[in-house]
Amino acid sequence: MTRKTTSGPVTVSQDAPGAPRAAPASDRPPAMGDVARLAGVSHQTVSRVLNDHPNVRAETRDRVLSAIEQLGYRRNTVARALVTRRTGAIGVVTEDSPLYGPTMTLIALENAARGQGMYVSVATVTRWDVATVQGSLEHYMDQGVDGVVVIASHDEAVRAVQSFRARVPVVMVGPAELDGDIPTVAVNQYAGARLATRHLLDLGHTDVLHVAGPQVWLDARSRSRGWHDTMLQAGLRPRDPVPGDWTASTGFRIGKELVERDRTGEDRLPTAVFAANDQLALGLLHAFAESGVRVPHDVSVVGYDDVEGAAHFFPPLTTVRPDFVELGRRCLDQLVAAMAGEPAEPVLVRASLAVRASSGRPRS
Amino acid sequence: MTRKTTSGPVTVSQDAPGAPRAAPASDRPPAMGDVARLAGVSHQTVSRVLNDHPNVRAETRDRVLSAIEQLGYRRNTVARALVTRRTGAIGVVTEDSPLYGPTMTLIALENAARGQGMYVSVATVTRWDVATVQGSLEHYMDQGVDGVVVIASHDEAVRAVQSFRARVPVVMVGPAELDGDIPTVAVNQYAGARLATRHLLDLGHTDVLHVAGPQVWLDARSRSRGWHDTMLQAGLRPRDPVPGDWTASTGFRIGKELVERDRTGEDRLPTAVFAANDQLALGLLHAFAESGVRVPHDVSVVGYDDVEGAAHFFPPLTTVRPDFVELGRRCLDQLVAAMAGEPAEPVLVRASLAVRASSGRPRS
DNA sequence: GACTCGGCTGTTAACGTTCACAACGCGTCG
DNA sequence: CGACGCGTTGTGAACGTTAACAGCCGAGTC
Repeated sequence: MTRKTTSGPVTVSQDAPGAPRAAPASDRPPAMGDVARLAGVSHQTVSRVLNDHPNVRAETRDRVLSAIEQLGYRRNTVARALVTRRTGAIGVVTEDSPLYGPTMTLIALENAARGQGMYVSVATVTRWDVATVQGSLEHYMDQGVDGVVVIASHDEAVRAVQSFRARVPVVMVGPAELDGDIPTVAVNQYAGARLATRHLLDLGHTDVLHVAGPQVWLDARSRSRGWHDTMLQAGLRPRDPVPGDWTASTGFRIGKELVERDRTGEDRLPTAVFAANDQLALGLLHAFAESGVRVPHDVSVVGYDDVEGAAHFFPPLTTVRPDFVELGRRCLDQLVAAMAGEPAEPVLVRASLAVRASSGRPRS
Repeated sequence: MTRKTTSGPVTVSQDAPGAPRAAPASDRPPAMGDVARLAGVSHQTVSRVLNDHPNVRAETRDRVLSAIEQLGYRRNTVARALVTRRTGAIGVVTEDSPLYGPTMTLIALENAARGQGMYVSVATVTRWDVATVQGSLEHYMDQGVDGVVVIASHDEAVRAVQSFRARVPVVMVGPAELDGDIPTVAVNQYAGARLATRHLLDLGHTDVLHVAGPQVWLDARSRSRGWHDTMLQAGLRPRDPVPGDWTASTGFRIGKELVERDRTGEDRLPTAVFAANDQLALGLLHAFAESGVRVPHDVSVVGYDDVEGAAHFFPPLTTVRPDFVELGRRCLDQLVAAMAGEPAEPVLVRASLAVRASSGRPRS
């Protein structure tokens, strides 16, 4: 096996010219065999030391360790992965754009993964169509990851994952629960939305308008439902939600329209708006400020996500704060459980409300 | 070779009794050998087909391809990496927090990498001290990445990278240029800062205050220098910059202090402020709005980064927009060049100015 | 017709680990 | 005193790919 060069004087490690060295041939980084030779043991013993196998004599272990030290040996993860069939990598599929939630989730997930000795490979996706998502999944199958996390509650992404036969566990972050045996981790969007709406109702509002996110996102739908149910249960008949996307520009446009319709008498300005995310809320704030509509005096605004800086919007934004760190952590838990073959219970992470200056009692 | 079990009934895994199958034993995914057997060639020929080796007869190639198709064979990247000593992975070290620039850079980098058939592994870091950074680098050495990108212009991070002997190329994103042979890619922070300051001067301002970023960041220092040099070259004597960090809270506090000192007569409010990033600017806007200081009527504000939503701050923020996509792309170029052993020229990416409503002519 | 050459293919040996098993030394027990 | 068990170590064979080399065959070439 291994080094044929062992024929000849064994293991003489000296730098003097002409003498055979224990150091590896050429520039190749040292391998187990090199360590073994230097320590005067077999490569298997080195392996045992590295893997904390109990049955190694203390003295042997020390000799191996010092040989490792001396050679600057590092275990070759690739070779190890080849035989164990585990790479320790988990693949994350996320969106191309710097959305706050996904980014935070990715970071938290990475931290959690590192805590478990795993590492994270990331692939971004511009659109969530089935072909693209499955392309990413294929990529990860080739890459030999131990598991995949898809950060998306987009309908089509869900379909893509559901119809993909993966050889490793796939966890979805976003959907609260899924048919099939796909483990999920999600922020409790519904509860968060109820929290926000309840807050406005408690302040005395009765006309709480909802500016919705794109309805192809489960997240957006849950938030809409949370708002809707809360209104109904309070005995209120809500206006139809205004459809939006996740951007500030759209929030701005909608804000302008609301003001304009109020001016023309077409529709009265609501006393409060619950926006599906902070960007929409930011756009609304901008439109209102520009039109001389005072927040919260004339209209209260509540957002969702508590993005960086939301505390310094003008006025500081009342918003729902999901616990992304917890989300990332639980996400890894789900993945690890799934890898161990345990059946998965959907996990919901709670969101809290950050009350700031953008919400207040209605005027009249 | 391989299967020693060939002695005795060969590999019998059969669906219909008696008929030997080309399918692999047990549940192991099919390997080259399985494809080879099905196509009636050697595994080496399969390898040749997969690697587009020229000397394969068309008919043979087709037979192999259809065998691959039939078995759903995928090449095992790990085994391949073991023998080629290249994993196709590049490691990215970035910060724990959802800073806009690094996030954008990461995304752009990932896209560029995928375009080259490489993929990106990410490790985050809470602090940039030498031990932590080198820990991440060690991690990537173990992981066998083909190269590493460190997204940080933090002084200590730079030192950490400089004093680390890596076996693969390491590119730093942030520093404009570095001693030693470490390739760099950076936004031209200095030019961007000059652009912003020049813009304010052109509007007629003479008292442009600079709210600086943390000076342990090269980025922050370059921006400060750009502002400072531009002021001097215009024959103006700038006030001392106000030290800040990257957060909106600090911007807010500073804004409040400025207003307060104006009120007490201790120091007049400047007619314009150049903030080292958009978060600081956001905090300033908040403080000014809250204090009744009108932007840009009483004071102009310019930021840096053009974060998501900057166009809908109130008022919309004039800011310097770095080309992060270009940054990510060039970053990969640097890495690829370094992997090919080519000497690296530092790369500077240009930044442009997004002029919006937060900057205007000075009042008097 | 022998010889060479180039296209095509197969054989064997790496790559650096872990796993399964065998072997050895030594104390204990029947 | 031999059998047994246990702690410790070594040996050989995987894992699935690419690299190096050798062999075969038909077409030119002299």
